[in-house]
Amino acid sequence: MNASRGRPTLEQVAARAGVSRATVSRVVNGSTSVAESIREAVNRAIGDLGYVPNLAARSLVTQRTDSIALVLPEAATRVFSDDQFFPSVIRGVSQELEAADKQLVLMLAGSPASHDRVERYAAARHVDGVLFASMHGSDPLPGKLARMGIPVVCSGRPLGPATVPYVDVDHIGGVTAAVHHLLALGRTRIATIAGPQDMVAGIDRLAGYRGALKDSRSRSIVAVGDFTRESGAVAMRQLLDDDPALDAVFVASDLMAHGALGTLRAAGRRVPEDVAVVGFDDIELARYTEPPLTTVRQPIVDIGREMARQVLRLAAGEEAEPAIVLPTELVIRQSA
Amino acid sequence: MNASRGRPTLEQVAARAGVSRATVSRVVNGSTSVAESIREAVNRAIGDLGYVPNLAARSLVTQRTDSIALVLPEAATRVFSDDQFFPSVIRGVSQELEAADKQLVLMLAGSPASHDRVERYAAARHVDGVLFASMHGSDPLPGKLARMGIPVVCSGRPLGPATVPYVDVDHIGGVTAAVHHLLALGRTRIATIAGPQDMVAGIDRLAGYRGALKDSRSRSIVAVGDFTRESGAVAMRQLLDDDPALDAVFVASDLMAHGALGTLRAAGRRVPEDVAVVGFDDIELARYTEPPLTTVRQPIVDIGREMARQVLRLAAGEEAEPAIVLPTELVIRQSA
DNA sequence: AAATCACCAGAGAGCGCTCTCTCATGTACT
DNA sequence: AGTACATGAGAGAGCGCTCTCTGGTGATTT
Repeated sequence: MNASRGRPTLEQVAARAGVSRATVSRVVNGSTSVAESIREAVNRAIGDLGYVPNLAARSLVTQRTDSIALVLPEAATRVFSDDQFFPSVIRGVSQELEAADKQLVLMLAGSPASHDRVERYAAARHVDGVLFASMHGSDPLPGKLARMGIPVVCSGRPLGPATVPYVDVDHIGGVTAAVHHLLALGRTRIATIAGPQDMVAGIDRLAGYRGALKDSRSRSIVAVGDFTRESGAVAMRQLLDDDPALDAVFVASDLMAHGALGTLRAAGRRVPEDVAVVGFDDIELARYTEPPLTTVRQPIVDIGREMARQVLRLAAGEEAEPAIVLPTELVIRQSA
Repeated sequence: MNASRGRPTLEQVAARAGVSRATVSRVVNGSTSVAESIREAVNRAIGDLGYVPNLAARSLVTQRTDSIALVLPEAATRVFSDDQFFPSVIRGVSQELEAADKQLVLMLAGSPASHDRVERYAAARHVDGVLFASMHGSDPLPGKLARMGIPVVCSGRPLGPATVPYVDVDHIGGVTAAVHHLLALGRTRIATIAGPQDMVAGIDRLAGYRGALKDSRSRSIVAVGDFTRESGAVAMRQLLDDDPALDAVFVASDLMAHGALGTLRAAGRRVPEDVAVVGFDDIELARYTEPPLTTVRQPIVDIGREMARQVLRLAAGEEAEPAIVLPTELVIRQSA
């Protein structure tokens, strides 16, 4: 570590190694056309001086920033609840980016003001790509940025025509497995607590429920929640009023299922004896509810990883898959 | 928006406005010594061209990056569990940084390799400051960076002498309130499930418990967990074996309390009739346990906000408070 | 032995911005 | 009327890096 003011520069390393700036640059960037002896001398000088490249200077000339923005809609119900969606996606993204030696710039876009901020920031190319997690499917921003030529990847299939690559899970498949499981258990009056119908996760899971029931004798009984516990509790109450004889319920999120479990208990129904319950998400809590929750697991960390991989590919000028759909899996515990 | 390749530069704005680059820079950076008419002309040109400053170029000369790193130890038990600590801190930090128009660079430092990465990144001044959340109190990295003159703020009082400013909550005060509440309820055999004793939160909460019991006739009964549900369940089992007659337990985290509640139920103890339970954290889940959990609320989002404020102050060359301790508050529900 | 070529290192021109100096203009004062 | 002084705008020098172009070397070819 040198004691002079400021970080050492390429120039200083070059001087110490007795070579030119360009050569040091080659070594730093791993160019092959540098003689072994010189490479060693340069590396020694780098070590002695504790040289670390100045990213701002590099960005200025390369037009790359080596960082990727992850945009989370702060307002979205799911993002800051304790269903772990948010931390899990971050973790997945972070793992992939770290492997590629890129930085993660996190932006919470709650207000319209911060929405603009994201747009300005990305449009000014301060990041090499943008990841949108769990936005409302109809948000125009991803498409807008993509049209400006900025690499963009979304989580969750967009509503309407998909203008940008996205990564999602197989909601329909998961729900179908859940409903079939309920059917196999001999349940005949299977209700559902659906998620908000302006989010793809809400829409698809309801569609999956309807589709799976279609080829059975069971009719559909639907209440809509917003993915929160509270709404699950309320919706369950309503379902019970609508059809006191229901014997199963597929709930579109574990948090809502947790709320529903409370309502069921309060109503004196035993789970799973009187009413079988299946959730969706397989959050940490699902193992610890009373009784432990049978649910559909979705690989959230993998969503993050795939998103990162895709955006990196785009940023490198390669093609990305227009859609990646990750598998879901029914996890059977005791509630059904 | 101009159609030429790349973003418009200061130069182009200057040409369009009929002034020099320097003047445009003055307008962009809000210097006062620009005549009103010229300022307007420049702003018009900026608008017409859709000019956005190139941050890399700016950083290169100002030596500022206008971004702050938030380092989270990926491995730490608490960070990725569903106790919401992690998202809440991020949210707080993000709010403050956004208000100051700074970027948030998130770094998960799980492995030793990524630990090094954080060091290199910060040492190279790629960020104006670093926030460490929930690190193990003895980690040398914060101190090391601080000694290099990099603005650093930690969450959680460091173990040993505090070498960097930190933000923490009043663990002792919260625990004291909790234990006094239990005492006021007439409980006489008050046990505790402590957190890991290599984390300040674990240490302080246990110390608080001991201190509060000291001036009562109740003796202390301790089991140690690691802040996870599982460990809470196990510790509760052990406590029950140690003293079958205990009538209350202060649990150092809500997640552990949740686990303990399960054990208590399995052991046939009623809560709060037989055993009163108080947790710590006031996570979302605490309202929904069976019964709802009496707990100590800590303002996690505010921790994030304060950390961000402090680091911004340091980065601006001002002094920061060496320690900020935020208040905690007993929230009485039904478990005690 | 001369010519060709591959290979590797250096020179130098910027990338887009800020900021210090310098200078021109207008205002106030003696 | 002449000098002093604000005030506001321009010129120009970098910030640290990459990358193209140029040139010098030694090995290979004819």
